[in-house]
Amino acid sequence: MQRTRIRNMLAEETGGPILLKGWVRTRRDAKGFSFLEINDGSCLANAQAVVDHTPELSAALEGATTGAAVAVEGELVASPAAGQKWEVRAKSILIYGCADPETFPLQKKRHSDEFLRGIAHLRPRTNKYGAMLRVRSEMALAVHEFFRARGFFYVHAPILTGSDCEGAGEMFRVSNLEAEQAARLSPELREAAEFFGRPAGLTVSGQLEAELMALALGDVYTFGPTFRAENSNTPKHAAEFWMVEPEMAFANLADDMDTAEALVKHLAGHVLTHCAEDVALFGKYVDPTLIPTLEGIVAQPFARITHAQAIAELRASGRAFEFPVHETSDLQTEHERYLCEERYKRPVIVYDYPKEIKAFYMRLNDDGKTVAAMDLLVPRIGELCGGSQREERLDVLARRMTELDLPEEPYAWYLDTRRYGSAPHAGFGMGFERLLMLVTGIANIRDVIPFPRTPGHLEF
RNA sequence: UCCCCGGUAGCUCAAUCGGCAGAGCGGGUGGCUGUUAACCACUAGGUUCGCGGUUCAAGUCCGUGCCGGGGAGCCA
Repeated sequence: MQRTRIRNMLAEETGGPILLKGWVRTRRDAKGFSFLEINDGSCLANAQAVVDHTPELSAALEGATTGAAVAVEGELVASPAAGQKWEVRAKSILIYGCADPETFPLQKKRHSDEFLRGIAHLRPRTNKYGAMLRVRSEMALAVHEFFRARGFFYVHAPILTGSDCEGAGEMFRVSNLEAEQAARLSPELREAAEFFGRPAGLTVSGQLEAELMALALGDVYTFGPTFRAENSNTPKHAAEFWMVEPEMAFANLADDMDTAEALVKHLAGHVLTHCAEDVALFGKYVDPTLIPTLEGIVAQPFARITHAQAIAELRASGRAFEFPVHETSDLQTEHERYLCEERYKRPVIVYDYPKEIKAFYMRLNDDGKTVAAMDLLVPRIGELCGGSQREERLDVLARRMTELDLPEEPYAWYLDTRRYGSAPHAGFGMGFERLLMLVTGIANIRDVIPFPRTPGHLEF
């Protein structure tokens, strides 16, 4: 007999013979029979099995403790009690794998996120992390759905790279040499001995490569792992994370902002309609403001203000910020939160930043002082997307690189795109885990990725 | 990397001014005719993070190390 997934069982119209396979969440014993709650990961809900204390079933029940993997074969019948539509009257139970109740760390109670991080190999079996993983999968598909519907092509940027994208972050070095062996070599010999014949690293961004492909395919996006060796110890930074990076030819900053806003709206709407049960769990136990926040994101246009306007707003607020507001400085976390959570109470896109605080490839505005950059800020998290119109004018780009003391040689291929058939284009990066924090209400990035990598942590 | 806070039973936490180490949950045993984080009774369970110091006496005070969390910076 084929097993039925609990998600499908719940949608059954009629009862009948059924086989469930999953993990025991809890067992409640009464005189003469027991209730066994089973979860198979297909959805948040458990299936309730009613198990009479016959000699054979009693023997099997001994091993059916919290955490055990089991198969339950029986009859799907309407449940006489409130709480569930269906239940399974068990005829036979098979224990695939026991879970010693003395040592199995997951209990029938809520655990702290901190404790669960220490058992990241088992936490997917909890309601909260199971829900997070289902939402994560659904959101990844929704990203593809969004871009596909708009004619974007999904491109794969390399993960191993020989170029440091202008220091979007510190790179992890990649080498096949033994550390002691490498240390004995002179720099020249070492370079020659390296697998690639040159220093290599893990990508900090697929942007430069995405630009090249946008200038051929029109509209493209990358969606892959990204690595930053920054010693950041915060709830919104990880050393390994996933990033979505669209890049659009013949697009300006306004198009860029439109796309970012549409993407975030699409994803917020998608999670509400396609992950309703899991979102309800997050709304109930993780963040009571979650569902209204997501509904607001879908319904209201985002605020759009220039960096200069943002500075003016902050000054007009009369707030005593810990960090003073300055025309040529970036917004501090407290400034972002004020704008998003208090002044506008919705996502805010800040654009036209002073060129001093932004990267070399961002397009210089006609004022000669600002660049066509934008950050999409969301409540609680801060920067969700960061992007810009790219500098497509070879002479301006070269001048900016000189100003910033960047050597042209390593970027020759990048500059070539401005030499041959250059075109206006724009793009942005969206941190996928930050998006998940937004749509689940989960407050720490370490809890929206299965196995978080942060400074000092490479477990599992 | 800087600042702040914390580390006590398997988990979440309490322990007054330095004075006998505690609760709830979880586990075990027994009970209960339909439970829903079941319920009731009983029970086991401790290097109070490590090291050093002060004291008649340290979970509590001091020093130091390790680990964790929050805030900041860097950013997505």
